[in-house]
Amino acid sequence: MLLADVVRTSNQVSGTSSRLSKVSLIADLLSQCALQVAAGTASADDIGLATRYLSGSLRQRRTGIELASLSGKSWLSELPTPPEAGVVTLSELDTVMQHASELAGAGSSRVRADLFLSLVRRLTAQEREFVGQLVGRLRGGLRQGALESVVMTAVADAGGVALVDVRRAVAAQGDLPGVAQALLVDGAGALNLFRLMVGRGVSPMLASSAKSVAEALAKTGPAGVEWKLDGIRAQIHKHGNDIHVLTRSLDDITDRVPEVVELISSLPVASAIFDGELIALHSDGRPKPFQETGSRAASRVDPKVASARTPLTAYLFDVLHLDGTDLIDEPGSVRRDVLETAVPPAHLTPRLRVEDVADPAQVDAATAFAADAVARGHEGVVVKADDASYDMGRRGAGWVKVKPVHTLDLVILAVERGNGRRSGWLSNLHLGARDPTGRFGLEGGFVMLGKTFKGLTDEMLRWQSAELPRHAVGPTDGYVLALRPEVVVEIAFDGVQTSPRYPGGLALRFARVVRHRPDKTAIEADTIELVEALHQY
DNA sequence: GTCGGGCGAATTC
DNA sequence: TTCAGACTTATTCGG
DNA sequence: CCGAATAAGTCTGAAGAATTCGCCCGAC
Repeated sequence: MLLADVVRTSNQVSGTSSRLSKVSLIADLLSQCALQVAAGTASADDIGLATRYLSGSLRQRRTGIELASLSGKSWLSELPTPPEAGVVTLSELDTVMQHASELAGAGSSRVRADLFLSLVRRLTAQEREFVGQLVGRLRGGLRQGALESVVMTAVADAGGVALVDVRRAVAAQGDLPGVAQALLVDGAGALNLFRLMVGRGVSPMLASSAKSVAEALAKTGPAGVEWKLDGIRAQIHKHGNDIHVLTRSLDDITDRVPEVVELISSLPVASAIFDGELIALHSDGRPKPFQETGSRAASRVDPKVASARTPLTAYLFDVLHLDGTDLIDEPGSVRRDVLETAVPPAHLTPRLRVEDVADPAQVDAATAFAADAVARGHEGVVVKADDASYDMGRRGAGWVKVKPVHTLDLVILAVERGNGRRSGWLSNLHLGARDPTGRFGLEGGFVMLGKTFKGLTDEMLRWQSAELPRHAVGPTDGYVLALRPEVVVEIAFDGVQTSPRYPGGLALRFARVVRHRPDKTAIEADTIELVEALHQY
């Protein structure tokens, strides 16, 4: 299969806004590819490669090709298009990409660039643009409007099977190109081979969100209400003594968390897949700031030293497989029962059962349970429906998270111009709290606490794009527009964290705009002292 | 030739 | 991680 | 019973803070 065919389809996909059309374009290409494979004019690998290179979410990892040094001279358009252009095959492209990946960090950039250029010289202008974006150093990656779910739908169509079957296969083994290839070469039966396997990462189930416990329970029906811990999601596989700890994106961090491995190896089970959360706790059981937990998960050096200094506690909340039995299709209540037979209570997330959501007393109890979790320093709760199966990789209605929200009135210190859909509008706001005593600068000044662009409707974007320039001060650098501290916004956020970047030593977590407050003046904005009071240790 | 700073990428939330 | 908006799919309603 | 209106669910693309690590480059 030629690269040109993939590029053409990619461009057609970019040119259409209808999801349905995108799907059929991609499905057509894949079907065509399958026919070529059957006829022997293409290799089976081409199906996987086509799927991979069509998926807009694909990010070429560390290609080691220094496009930055080449792109300054608009090299893409300057290269002549050779007469034999348009005949490069997908596997040729993939070979060069892989080669470049392997060389990343091991050879001079000159050699790597030459390798890449020798391929690029044989491409048409369109192919060059595609490949340039693919490598990702030019203008923020490949934007073709066909993310994985679109490609997945196309794969299902081309293979003549239901989308859920493809999704299930991909979720079980996390590899859409591999599934596509098996389906289109070997037929629908091949999907059965992509099953849950201990040791192979599974896309974790995600939670939707609700404003209150009552609202969450209304969605779930009878449920378990569990503490939501502010740690790192962990999927833990045990096969005898072979233990693997995976993150949310299925990155293997086993070597970084020896204490977790030790805990799991002590459990009296032969094989299992658990889902849970890892978190650093103070000796009194209160959680440490997320930064400490996060740094444990990110740090690769001296795991022994790190685990001694900041041990992580594992709290398990689900089990997908236990001793030969797959449990993903079992209802949540059954999985929880199984989990409790395998894991001691100290390593289970605290939980309250709600049998009858129509009973106000039970709803009140659940609300109080959530308030208690927050009082103990945790994030909130996740309400899990008794009858919810483990929907791999999906953000289903079966799990609903509830977190308390704080709000502050802050002052807009500056605003940034928007990009993409928001180009032409003023979007990202720099937020400051009032500093009446001048501890962080001049008296009556303001302390920056972070930025946000979230929560703005188109109407709000219009309003602030018209209003904010009236408060502009001094020259701009073209991107950030500095403002006199006059406009107040109401900001919602999840919490306050320590910051090495901002002058007050504090930053807001997940700040979003609730509404503009033209009725308020800057002197009525909240103070840095109030923010400090919200900072929990 | 080695050390450290700067910066970007990738990852968590 | 959050959020809004565009879109798709499922359900209900009216003639 | 069918099509239209409505509700619910999904996907995309805006970008946040903090962290660690790898790579490049300049100073010594």
